[in-house]
Amino acid sequence: MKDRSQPTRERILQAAGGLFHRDGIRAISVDAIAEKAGVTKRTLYYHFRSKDDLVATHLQARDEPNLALFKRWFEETQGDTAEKIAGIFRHLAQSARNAKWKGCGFLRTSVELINLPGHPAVVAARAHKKRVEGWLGSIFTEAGAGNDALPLARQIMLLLDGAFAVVLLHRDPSYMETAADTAARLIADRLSSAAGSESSLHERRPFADQ
Amino acid sequence: MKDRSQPTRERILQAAGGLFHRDGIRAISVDAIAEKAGVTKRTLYYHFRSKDDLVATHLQARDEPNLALFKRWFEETQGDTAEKIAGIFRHLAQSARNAKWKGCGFLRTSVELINLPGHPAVVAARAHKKRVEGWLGSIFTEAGAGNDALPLARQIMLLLDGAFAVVLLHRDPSYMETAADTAARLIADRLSSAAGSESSLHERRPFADQ
DNA sequence: TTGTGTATATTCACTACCCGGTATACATTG
DNA sequence: CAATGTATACCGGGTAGTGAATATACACAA
Repeated sequence: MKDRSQPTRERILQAAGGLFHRDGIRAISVDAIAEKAGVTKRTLYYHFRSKDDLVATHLQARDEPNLALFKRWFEETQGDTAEKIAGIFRHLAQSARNAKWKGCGFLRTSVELINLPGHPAVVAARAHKKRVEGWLGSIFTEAGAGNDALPLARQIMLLLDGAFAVVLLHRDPSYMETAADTAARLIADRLSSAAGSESSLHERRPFADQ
Repeated sequence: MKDRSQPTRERILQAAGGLFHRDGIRAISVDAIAEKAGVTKRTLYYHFRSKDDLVATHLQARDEPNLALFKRWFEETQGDTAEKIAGIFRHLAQSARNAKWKGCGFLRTSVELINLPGHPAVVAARAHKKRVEGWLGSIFTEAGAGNDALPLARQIMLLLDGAFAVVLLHRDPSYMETAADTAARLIADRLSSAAGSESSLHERRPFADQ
């Protein structure tokens, strides 16, 4: 089980990430993490001050790659801004079809640690979500949404986190497609009206629910 | 601390509800619940088979009153269907301004128990959310949304649960207002286009984001 | 080259505590 | 009596975290 190709600290972090994602933070003991990492608990405590420290470090490490993934999905999708954002949701829908998919780790962590409001992991989760929202805002600004860019980013965040929650609850990825369509429509309406009222205003977009 | 005006079982349930809501299920011990209820642990176990049973019973008991509250808020709000639904979100925004507000217990429970997918409390949470969605669907059907009623209900659920998640994460109730406006707009668009294209089609609704 | 010092990295064995749940006995009430 | 409800005291097991010793690696001096 032990894999010496990675430095110990990274192995621990990776083991923790997998277990936290699968079962949740409070359901996983540091003994379980140490065992999965092929390491004694004592060496885990050499690399991390506490379980809380491990949780926080884990979440901080996920910030960058998570945002990068969204950016990649955005760029890889063909079409206008609305379709490119919808592409993110559709990639998420694809992920959610995997039985091992367990929603958004940032959201879940902030729920699990709700009685510790200042916990560094919660702070990291908030920061991550704000970064995503900020990135969306810059996308819409570049697309010419003007003063609507920031409110629009907030709406997309509501749909994104709503879809994370609902899909996780019902284990039904089709809600992610509903979110994709809704997001695309909200964006298209804003961008077309910003560009001038002669454009493709309100050709009704059909629903693609299940 | 002991309040004999309520039967023991109800007192336990109420104590559990308060503590679960405040700190989360996994963070609360049955000792803490028993103490808050002014009862020994053994008495608690006389009335409930296990902690899991207590959690499930608690969530089942919240289903009815929660839906009733939404219905009341809907009926008490003046205006068309879109505004009445937005009224629910605005009441929620008001609740969220209280520091003790801790989001949606159904969502939170399903996150905390993610590693126990068949847990009766999770089943109850799913059922509750489906009941709310079904109620929304019937509202939109009555309002003449036709085939759009069910997809529209799904969209509102995305916004609702999204707002629960985002407001809880950032502790910023203004997202609930954004959700209110977004929901109203989605509903108004559907209902007006269903009623015929001559009506109040697309008077732009201003955003109320701070 | 050999010896010594020092910082890093790791292990085994352990503590102190808290958790869900229970055995048993006693009290109250119809 | 019989049913219901409550109390004291306890259990086995899991939890986060630690003490003390050891292994490894590299720096530098004799």
